[in-house]
Amino acid sequence: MDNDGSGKATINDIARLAGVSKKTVSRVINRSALLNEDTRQNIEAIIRETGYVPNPQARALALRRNFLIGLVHDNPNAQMVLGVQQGILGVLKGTEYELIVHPVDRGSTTMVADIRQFVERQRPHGIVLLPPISENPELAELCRQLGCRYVRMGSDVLDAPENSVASNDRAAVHAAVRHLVDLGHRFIGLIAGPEGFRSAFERFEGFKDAMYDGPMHFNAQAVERGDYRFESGIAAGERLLANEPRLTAIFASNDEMAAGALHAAKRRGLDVPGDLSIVGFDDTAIAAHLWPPLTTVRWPILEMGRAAARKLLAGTRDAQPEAAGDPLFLSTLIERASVASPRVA
Amino acid sequence: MDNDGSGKATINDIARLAGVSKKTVSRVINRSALLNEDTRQNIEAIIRETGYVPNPQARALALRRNFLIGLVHDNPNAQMVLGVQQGILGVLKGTEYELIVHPVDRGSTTMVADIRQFVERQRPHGIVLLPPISENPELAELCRQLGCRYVRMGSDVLDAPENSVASNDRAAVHAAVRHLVDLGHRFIGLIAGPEGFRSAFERFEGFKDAMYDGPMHFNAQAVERGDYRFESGIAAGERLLANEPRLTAIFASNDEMAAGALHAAKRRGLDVPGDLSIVGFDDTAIAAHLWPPLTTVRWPILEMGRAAARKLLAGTRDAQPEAAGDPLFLSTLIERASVASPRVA
DNA sequence: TCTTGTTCGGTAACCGGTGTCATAACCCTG
DNA sequence: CAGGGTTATGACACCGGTTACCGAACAAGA
Repeated sequence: MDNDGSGKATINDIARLAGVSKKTVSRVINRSALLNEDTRQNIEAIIRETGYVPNPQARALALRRNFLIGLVHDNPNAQMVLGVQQGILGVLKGTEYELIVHPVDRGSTTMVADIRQFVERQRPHGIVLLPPISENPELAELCRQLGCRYVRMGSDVLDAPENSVASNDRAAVHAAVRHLVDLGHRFIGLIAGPEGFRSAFERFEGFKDAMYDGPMHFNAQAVERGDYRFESGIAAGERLLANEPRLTAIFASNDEMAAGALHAAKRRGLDVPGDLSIVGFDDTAIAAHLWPPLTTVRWPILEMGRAAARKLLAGTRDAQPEAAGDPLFLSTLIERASVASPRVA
Repeated sequence: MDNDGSGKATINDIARLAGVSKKTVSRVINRSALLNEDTRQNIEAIIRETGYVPNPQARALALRRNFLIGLVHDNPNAQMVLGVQQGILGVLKGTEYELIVHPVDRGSTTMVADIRQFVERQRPHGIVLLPPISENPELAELCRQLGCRYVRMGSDVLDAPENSVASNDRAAVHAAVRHLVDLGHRFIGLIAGPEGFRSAFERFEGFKDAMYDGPMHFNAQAVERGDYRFESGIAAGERLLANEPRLTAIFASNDEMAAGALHAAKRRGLDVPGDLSIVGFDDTAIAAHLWPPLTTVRWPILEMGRAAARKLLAGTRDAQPEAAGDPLFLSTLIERASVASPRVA
């Protein structure tokens, strides 16, 4: 008597009701091919009637593998984490998988050990690694060792296609800055992201690419570094505007710093976009809410989250099409009101 | 031979190494009282040496209870979800618990069934319910039935203290609007939240409380309803400004709508705060990034998340102090630059 | 010395699934 | 109809813990 009335039905209950062994029920659950069609239908009917659902804990124990997708990150960009999360959850909805969120301390010395313990203990089906830790090759090696699927997200393809989801930051920044040049801007400042971040590097390179295209040259004087935070954007914006009065446009490596630059401009009494055009990157919630609404590069975070989840589910019974698709997702320029042609001098 | 070298140590390995039965090791893990101090120390030493960690899947199966905290919500407010999540994760860090995020479809007819299935299958240690579904008494009943701990978050205390974490929205709005009145504002508009939301109701009541305090009266003409989204804030702001030119201040029931009102004001060429003061609610990321930075009511989301996690962990070996504390968390007015005294007429 | 009680630790079954291997029933072939 | 190859199903151990229950060792009381 496994079912005491209050508890849920177990595989034993189903087996008894169907007059078969639990192994046969197990075969039905796992869609085994070697099964008589009548038996299958009979058992499926009973499963439907009783509303039986296999116990994930028992399965996890027997299979040494859990039906969880881990989201592992040390990313301080809340918007990004949330976007990825929403993308993953959208794919997981309706499957037997659940999402488990495991943040680790940025730059902690125990970071690798922490993630190792997480994977060893939870034995998730797979994990999604967000930048910047996704750039750490040690973690990919760790996953391979532990036999855990993984997907590394980044501003560039970091691994084999089935383990990668990436955006083309460099090309996107290139296009965004060219857009400024095409409008007539010749003195364009850059607020770069912090060193050590791949995304900051890629965006910096994209900026340089655009400058080297001409007609003007790359001017290291018009570059200030921030740490991706709002306050650093204000400071960098102020330095930029103080050092180079001829500046008619600023590209900031993320929206928060762009918002900071906007504040710096307003404090100096500049009109945006009349006196100064500003372009951000990420298209987070703040971009659309600023005044003027911020022209920015939209990073398809949601789609990337979805793609990551699909890649992890590839080969399972919950697999979805296009799972093996291209790891590269294109960022696009979202034109709002913070950019205009420079005033004729 | 349980340990094949690549795999992790199991309770059997520890038992063999210590020369005791696995039950004795289990007693050490579970801090059983009836244990010889020497035995305990010996086993603990071996556990430390081998780095043994009990397998959560096996424990979950035997205990019929998982070491997971579920975050269940149908909340479209990303900032809020993320804040709560961060609070919970902060408390969970270093414990054996992990966070599992389970969103459900807003207003879906299968919502209760979905949550029931989630709880029955995962058997989480406890779940945190976010508004607006937290306001549904059916879910609390469901949790009690299934023997799952729960905490309901809300704009008001919704349940017994150990199952509640709440903010005092009504009083906070009252104070914020009084602040406007004290500065001399007499014509204050309200952008209310959508009907059916407890938070919208509480904030509306707080607004009315402040108006009835005098010296002016509550004017239903100066109330527009939004749906908590940016665009609805623009629309409501425009209606308000068109209908009542004497308006010198607007209180919006959340920051997104306040940002919308700010846009509406700028479109009409109004100076904020010179011509119009604006106050928001939530203190999300956008509030500080707007120009001018938005005066708003800070809802202590992070602290509330922490409190919820602590309440769920109360009574476990990972329990933390103040777990049983007061369910009420005070919201406070954050004064920034979007509010000033009205110009003398 | 013989109970009696307490403390400590072991044995076996169990949680609810899965893998391996055996076996019965069936079909076809010669 | 014996022999051999499939196909469908079952028996049983196992995953790594926990609980129920039982027994040994030892101290104290009769």
